[in-house]
Amino acid sequence: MTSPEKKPTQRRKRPGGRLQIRDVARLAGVSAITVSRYINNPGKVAKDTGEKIASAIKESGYIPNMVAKGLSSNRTNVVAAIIPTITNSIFADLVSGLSDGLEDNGHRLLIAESGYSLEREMELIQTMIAQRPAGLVVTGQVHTEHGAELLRSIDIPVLETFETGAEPIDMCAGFSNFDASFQMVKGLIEAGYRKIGFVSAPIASNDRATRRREGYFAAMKEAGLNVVPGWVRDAKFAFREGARALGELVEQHPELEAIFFASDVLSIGGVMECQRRKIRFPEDVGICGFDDFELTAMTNPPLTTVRIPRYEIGHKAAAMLMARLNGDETVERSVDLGFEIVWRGSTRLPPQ
Amino acid sequence: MTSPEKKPTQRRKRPGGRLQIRDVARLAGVSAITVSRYINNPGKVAKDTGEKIASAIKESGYIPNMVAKGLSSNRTNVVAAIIPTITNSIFADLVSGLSDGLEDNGHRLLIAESGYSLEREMELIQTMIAQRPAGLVVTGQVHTEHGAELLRSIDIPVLETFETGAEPIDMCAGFSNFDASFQMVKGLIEAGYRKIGFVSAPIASNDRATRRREGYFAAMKEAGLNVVPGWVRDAKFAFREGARALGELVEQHPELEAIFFASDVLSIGGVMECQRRKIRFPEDVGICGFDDFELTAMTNPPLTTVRIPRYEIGHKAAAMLMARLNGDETVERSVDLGFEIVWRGSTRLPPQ
DNA sequence: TTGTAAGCGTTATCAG
DNA sequence: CTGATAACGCTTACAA
Repeated sequence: MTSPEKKPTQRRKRPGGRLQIRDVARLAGVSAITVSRYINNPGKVAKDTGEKIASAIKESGYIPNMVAKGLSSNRTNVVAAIIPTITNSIFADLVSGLSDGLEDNGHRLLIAESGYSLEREMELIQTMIAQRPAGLVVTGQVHTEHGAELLRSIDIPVLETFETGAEPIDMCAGFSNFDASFQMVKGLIEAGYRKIGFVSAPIASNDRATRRREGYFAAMKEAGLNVVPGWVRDAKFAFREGARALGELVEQHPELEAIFFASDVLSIGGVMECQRRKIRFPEDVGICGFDDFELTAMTNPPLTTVRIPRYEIGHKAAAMLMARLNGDETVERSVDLGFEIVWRGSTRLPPQ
Repeated sequence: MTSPEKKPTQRRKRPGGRLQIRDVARLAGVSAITVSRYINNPGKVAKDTGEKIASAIKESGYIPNMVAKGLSSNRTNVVAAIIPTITNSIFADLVSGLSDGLEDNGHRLLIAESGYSLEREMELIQTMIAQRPAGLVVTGQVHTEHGAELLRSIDIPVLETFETGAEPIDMCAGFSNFDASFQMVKGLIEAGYRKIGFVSAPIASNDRATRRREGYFAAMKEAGLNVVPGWVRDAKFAFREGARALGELVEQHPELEAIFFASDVLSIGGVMECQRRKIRFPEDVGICGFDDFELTAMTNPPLTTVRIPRYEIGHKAAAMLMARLNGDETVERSVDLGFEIVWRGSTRLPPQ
């Protein structure tokens, strides 16, 4: 009966497949493209047509397919972020700021953790590129050679966070870790401290930690103060490690008058260890940190620290990305959100 | 000269467009589909063909387009997670476990924060569905009616985390917040405490907090102990709020013998306030928490708390999702990862 | 083992 | 303001 001459490939069956734009179009009595226009820019559609489409969408419960949209328009609504670890609350704050800023612009956030490894970061850059994100956020300004190459070669906005010292690959938002650390140490010196210890995260694969350490050395040098090698150490990112570092420093270097922990995870661990050992601060040794965690204001006495705008960095990063995606080519390339030295009772105060 | 009869739509120009699979195919001297096969399942391609393709990929630096793949295969490699806030470290740990488990299976993680609002969660479920994720992870087992409807209607695995009390919509991984709280309070009672205060996060839109509060009431009731309304309060998720709650409780209810903070953010805030007020624990009042943050083991004395497997929940959730996506229909629907009461020096200990 | 053709659900392009 | 058509880059279905 039928002509079996051409047997075209069968239409793929997608059982339980979702509603498509064409279903909405049929319901509204218009073409698919008109529905698409309405969704993306209601103003481009006549008012009553728009109303018909709106009610068709509502009745049917249509949820657009952003995968198809992404392929067709060559532009997804996803921004990818690569951070060292989400369990360090400074990055959780960053992600929160990013997320808020992106959501407000209809974008989603894809995250991945590099574990403080630049090699891993490079691999993640590749897997993220495969997702064709609208923008890419990374941490710090140092990457593997190939990672940097990839970042330079992609045609989407790239934003480096948490450090502003170097020329950005594309854009950056953060602050000067060098200056922050330098100012903290300079303040300690002005407060009368001379023998100052320094504890930070391991500097390998971590330009922020590296810059903070450099800031410490520079401030000591500027003041003509000698640094004994044993005064400077690193500790992995954990409260316990801060405690251990404090214990070692006070035992091996009882001459130290103050200890600067370049992370509040470490400083709070140090404070806990002081309490355990009945070491008084600032009387026996001055203690200060970096980050300004909520807890640093609640220790007894509260901790002197460097306040850094983590949430704001994320939020600003989102804004910069969104501006660029909206075609604004005047976006600043390097944004310094600054920092603030917060003097509290865990150290002596500088004059004035 | 040329016949201008049919002018087909011009091929869309994508300046700076990335390499495509067909470019690799040309380089390797095979067809696109063969390259596709090699990428997705190298075993399905002859060995020497595979080698040619591998070197073509390497030379060209080809990075696949997962958007096109997603559309074509009707299956993305993205898992979406909706959590209350990433700044609460229990969710950061969850996300970390999830992320690790997903990365190991070539999947990426899309996250969004609901801010502890079920309404917002429902909106996010919609926007997440628009991304056509391979799986969806949500927090808790209570959702808005429409949210639950959406979760039931989608054809992807859905996983509810952090609570196992109810029948899951699809799957769940967590523990019993009721039991954990009940056991903690029961232990306190066995340790001799009778007048026990309770501080938790606001229970609105938070079934985990609700269940913990119910566990407290149930344990008190079972022991025949009366609960004075003023003994029970809530505090927003912040160290400062835990401190405030402790201050109010000891002032307004000096009869309290112990205070159970159903979150270690609150318990640590409480400990800080004790130190400030020179309130000794466990001598003046017993203090215990919930979560087992790293810091709870470092206070002086260390805090009694409930250890919950946050990272493991995320990791198990990823494993369950991946198993289902691999076609394993035997995956358990409800996985209880348990909890552990950790007795430390901040409370008297139960006998034995 | 490899290839051809069609199609995934949307939008760019061009025409009316 | 609206529509027809092809195209996005890949994979499924089928054939060889």
